[in-house]
Amino acid sequence: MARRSHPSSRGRTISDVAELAGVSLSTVSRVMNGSTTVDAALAERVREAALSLNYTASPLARSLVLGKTQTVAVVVPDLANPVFQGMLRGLSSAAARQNYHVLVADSFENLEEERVLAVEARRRCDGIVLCAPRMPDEELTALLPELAPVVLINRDPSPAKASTVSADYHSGMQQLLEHLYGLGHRRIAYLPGSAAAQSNRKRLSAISEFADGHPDVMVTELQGGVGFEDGHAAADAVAASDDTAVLAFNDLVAMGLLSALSERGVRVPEDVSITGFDDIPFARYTTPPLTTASVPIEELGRQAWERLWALLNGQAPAYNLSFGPLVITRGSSGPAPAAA
Amino acid sequence: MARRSHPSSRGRTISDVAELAGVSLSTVSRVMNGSTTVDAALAERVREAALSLNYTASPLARSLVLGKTQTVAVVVPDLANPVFQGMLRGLSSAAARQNYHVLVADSFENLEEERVLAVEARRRCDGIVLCAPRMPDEELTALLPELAPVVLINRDPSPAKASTVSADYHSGMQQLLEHLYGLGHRRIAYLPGSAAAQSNRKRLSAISEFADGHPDVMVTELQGGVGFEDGHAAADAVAASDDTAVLAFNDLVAMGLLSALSERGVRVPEDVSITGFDDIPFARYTTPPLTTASVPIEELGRQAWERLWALLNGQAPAYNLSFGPLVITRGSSGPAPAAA
DNA sequence: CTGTTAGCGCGTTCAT
DNA sequence: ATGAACGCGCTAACAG
Repeated sequence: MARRSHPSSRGRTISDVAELAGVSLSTVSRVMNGSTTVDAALAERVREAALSLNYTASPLARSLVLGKTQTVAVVVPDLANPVFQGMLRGLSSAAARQNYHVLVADSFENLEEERVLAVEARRRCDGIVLCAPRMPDEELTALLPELAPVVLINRDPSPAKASTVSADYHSGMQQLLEHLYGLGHRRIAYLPGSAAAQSNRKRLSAISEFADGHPDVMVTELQGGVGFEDGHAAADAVAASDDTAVLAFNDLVAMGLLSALSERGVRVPEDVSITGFDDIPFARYTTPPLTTASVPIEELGRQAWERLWALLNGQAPAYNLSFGPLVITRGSSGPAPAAA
Repeated sequence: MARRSHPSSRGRTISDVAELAGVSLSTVSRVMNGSTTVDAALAERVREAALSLNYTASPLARSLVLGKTQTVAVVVPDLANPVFQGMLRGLSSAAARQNYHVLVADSFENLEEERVLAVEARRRCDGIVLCAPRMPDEELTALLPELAPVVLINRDPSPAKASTVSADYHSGMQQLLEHLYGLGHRRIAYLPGSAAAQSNRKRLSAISEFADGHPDVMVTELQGGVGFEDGHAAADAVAASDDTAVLAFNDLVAMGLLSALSERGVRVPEDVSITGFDDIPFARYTTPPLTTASVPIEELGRQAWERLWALLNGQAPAYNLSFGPLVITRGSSGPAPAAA
């Protein structure tokens, strides 16, 4: 009798309900979608039937006919990075509030795959949030029409006129430099991130700008990276230099450096000051707590969702958004030590 | 002429391709799906047409007719927790390798919503990985048939016969206790997690078991929690007690405690030893580095995927898996100080 | 080997 | 207010 042996209620279709309630498919559809033009008694019968069959309309079929999936894609370069985790979290929470689902794709920094990954993810969704800091401008621009509606994170809106949400890395770095300068630091090391990343270029431009305006300070670029290990590995170079402060590309690098320095008995901030970037949740719990340029990571995700949502509803694109980081002064930065 | 004003190639259907290539829909379908029973010349024409139209079959339509979405859902209680992040990462990477997509849902520890969240997510996918440490056994058991195929993470397989992958928190805690005991600690504090979580109950049972076997040690339960702040807040109680070691529920709590203790000038491990749990990536970069019970977090995700994949392919459920944590001894634990 | 037909499960015109 | 018929885009029987 039963079409399936499963005890579960899955596989029930709209016509099962229609049959049980003794009405037509359309009536069931109307009731399920809250159409008011249905006789109250009939509607009740349908609801009961649906309930007893534990019926819910197939999202798949609805998606196909309605032309919308109630799902958005998020592509990030590295899910292991707290910044993207926070972004995803903010986005996912905001989307969920409006009954949207989130398809997540980690490109694992794989530049070649990133493009097809994004396109594939996008095809199963209504829109996409793309976080691809290292994708070349031209490639991105070419990709954009295929992805629309799309919101970019941490990319200049310049090349293509796309909706973007970003953090102002230039401003953040500038403030960090001023902070260190104010503490008397004149010899500063910078641990750069990936050369291809826009956010690194922004930091660099802030540095050279600052250096131009302050002939008395000297900023040296050391070997950097984006993770703990990179910061850890930079410790020797830092210790060997006569820099009194180091700007790490991000909090992860700063934490790795902090840890390695502590192992070597180098005191922070007495011997050397260290600053991070992003203000990930861990930053305030390091020893000493990390001075950093705070970026509203989750808010970035939320705003990306807001913009995507507007796009999905055919609204005019909102103004692009850029958050100016806030320097949070904690224990890892202090007055420059007197010259040796 | 064009049906849409969009310059994009989206909206192209299989019949557009068929028309352009001068063949029927089925032929296009066959070519796109790599059926070998198609004339080489025709196939080439179809491929060209598809390429020139930038055509790709709609995943939605395929899903509907094939009865599979190539997508799996992952439900976690808190995306901000590095443990679930790692799990998601391992899972997502493994799934991606087999061309599966991942729909992620964060329940934000909301017990009421968790159930509907899981069901809704599941309906858009082929299967689901459920990470719901606090959901009551009965509720979970009732939910299971509706979710199948499903893989559970960190749940006892006992109540329902479901596929599970987990870490052995009992064993981990036991090893941690032995580690501390070997170091001479006899008064130990435990900072518990959520009382409802199975992983907390496992730790507790390991503790009472150990206490039973070692009348000379005394384990006291203090106010705990699951995040930084909770560990941070526990510092006063820890400092006020005469315990020489503290077992934090997880690494996050341990880090919060470490940080607060350091602020108070309490030395770790000279004055008090601290252990975490999970071995999140940050654990080795704290000051001092954290002794912890290491759980192969990403591997947990990978294995969950393997099991789900087997289920999806109708294979017999694999043996359930439990990883025995490994104690990683780092700087935060040391010999018990001589009694005051 | 190819084309025609019938669904997948649903929403939505059309008539009634 | 309700039902019949069509179509969303595609795959898989079935014919030829």
